[in-house]
Amino acid sequence: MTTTFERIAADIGARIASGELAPGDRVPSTRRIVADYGVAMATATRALDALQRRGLVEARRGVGTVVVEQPGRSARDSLRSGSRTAPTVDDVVRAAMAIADEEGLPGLSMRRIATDLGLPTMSLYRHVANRDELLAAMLDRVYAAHPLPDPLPDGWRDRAEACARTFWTAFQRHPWAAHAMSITRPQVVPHGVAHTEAMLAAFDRAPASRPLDLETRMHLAVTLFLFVRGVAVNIEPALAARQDTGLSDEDWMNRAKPPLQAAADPRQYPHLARATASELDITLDSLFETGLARLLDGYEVFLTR
Amino acid sequence: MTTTFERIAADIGARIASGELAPGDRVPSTRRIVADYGVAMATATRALDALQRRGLVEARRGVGTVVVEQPGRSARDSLRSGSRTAPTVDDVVRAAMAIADEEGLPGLSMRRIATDLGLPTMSLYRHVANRDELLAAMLDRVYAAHPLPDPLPDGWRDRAEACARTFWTAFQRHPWAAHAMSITRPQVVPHGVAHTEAMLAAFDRAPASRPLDLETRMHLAVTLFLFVRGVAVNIEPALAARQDTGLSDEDWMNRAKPPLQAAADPRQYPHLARATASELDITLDSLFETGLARLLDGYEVFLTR
DNA sequence: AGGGCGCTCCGTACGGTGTACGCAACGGGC
DNA sequence: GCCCGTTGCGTACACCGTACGGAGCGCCCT
Repeated sequence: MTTTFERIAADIGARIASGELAPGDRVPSTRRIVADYGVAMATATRALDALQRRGLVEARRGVGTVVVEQPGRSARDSLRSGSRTAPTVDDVVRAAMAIADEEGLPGLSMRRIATDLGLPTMSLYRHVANRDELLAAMLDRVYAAHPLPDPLPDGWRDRAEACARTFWTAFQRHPWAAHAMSITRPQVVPHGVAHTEAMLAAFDRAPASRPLDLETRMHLAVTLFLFVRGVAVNIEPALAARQDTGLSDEDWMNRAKPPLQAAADPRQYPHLARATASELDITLDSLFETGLARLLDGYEVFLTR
Repeated sequence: MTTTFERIAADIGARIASGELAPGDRVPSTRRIVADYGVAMATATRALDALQRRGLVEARRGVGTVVVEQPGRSARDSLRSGSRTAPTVDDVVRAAMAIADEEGLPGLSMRRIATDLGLPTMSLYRHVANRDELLAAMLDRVYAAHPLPDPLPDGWRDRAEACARTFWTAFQRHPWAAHAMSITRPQVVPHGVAHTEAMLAAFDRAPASRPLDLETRMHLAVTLFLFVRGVAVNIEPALAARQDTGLSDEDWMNRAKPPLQAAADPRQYPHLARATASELDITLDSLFETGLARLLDGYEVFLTR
């Protein structure tokens, strides 16, 4: 989808590229654009803004917007994000986290955040570009609130375990975080960098008979992370379901059991039948614990073999 | 939230419970309810329907709805679901799967399915109760399309691995399935029962020095499943992002790299810096392979210890 | 001093979602 | 021929993210 302001920006950008507008020339002013394209001030502003971000033009207050000398180098960017970041981004992010912690990601909407803060909905967009950026900022706070233990333990195994446990407690406190993270498209989350580094570094200390190449170490680190997250993504749905059915897990189990037992014909499915029949103490936490222990055992076999 | 028809059903249900309406009595007809409560036919029908499902009343064509002799036993239920299931549920589910396979769960909407089938949106609700039930039906088809290998291998390890691989190929073909599954609130999915059973059964054959209790075996089975799913949930986002940015993974990596490298100060984060600097061959598939091998190694240590 | 400029602020509105409910027509039993 | 339960679809609601509109502010140059 190309939006109106993107079209206008592309238009003017082409005129700069063609040489019709030379360095030092003033590009059409916001009001000029308003008249020419039949759009609103804000839209025109946004178009010029886009050109600025690309470093093609430079805004001069009270004067106009001019084509820059050599494209690509612009001090504006940091300035802008600086002034944007200053006042209340933190309030917004904090409010969003409070909602997400309580009601999960499905309950988190821009309108809801705004209501909680007593602000108009659209005013949030002065502080965050969009929902995804907000989520990234929330993740950043999670990382910041759950730093790694400072002197990390010494051996590779203790180190890896410490990293995994840090993630786990973070996910327990903020179940939505597991969902919000993406491996395949890593967001750049400042406070998360240290965690990634520590995970990677853990396997440097491995007592391998042969040296481990970077690729192998990456595999071990990422796999461990994926496991932790894989267990953690189940926390949020459990909470959500508990909340909007008003049933505790136990109540729910009791209600869900009859059809499950009905499906589990003891003749055809003996193990399942026995499993549903007995009261088992299986929680996400106990699953995390067994999985972590087994996985690291497996790493040990691999590393010392 | 209690809907209108639920309120009416509760109302009449109370009158039956109180004895005001005795077995054999006719409860208010649909049109009576329409008049009394000021609602539409369909709403009244739905209220009576709810009472039927609970087995409190029985509908007699051309006569009316009467209170049943002994509550709880009603042949209606199977009849109804039978007639509902007959015509085109399968078409709906198949169409939904085609969309989900192609565009992921976010692209799957009731309107979209209806459009593809050339049907009015609301007509879908004759075949499935709601979106969640549709998802369960889709999952069922996935299980059905990916049965376990028929003579399962003999040893516990080969068996567990076979199960894990079956899940993995299913997830690769239908990435959305990983998201749609829930452990904490297991849906009853007919064709999935066999998979669950096989997973549990695998650890029966373990050559444990001491006998394994059911709880431990459950932990091993569920943890393995959680790992596979934990890796698989990443497939869909990767596909979705590739689709709506139009970038291949490689293109995207190239675009994402500069800011990542900028964040990875080699002095502070040497491993991360080296990782981002080199071309690594890490795919979800390779992560699955290492993880599976390591985890089962870990199981082996645990089981033979 | 005044006019033009970039810019900030927030409100309105669009295109999407799932699905509750309304309305009209159908066919069977009395 | 009446009243019954039933079917089939359309309309409308409450929600979502956010693009765009329009008014007003304060800076800068002439």
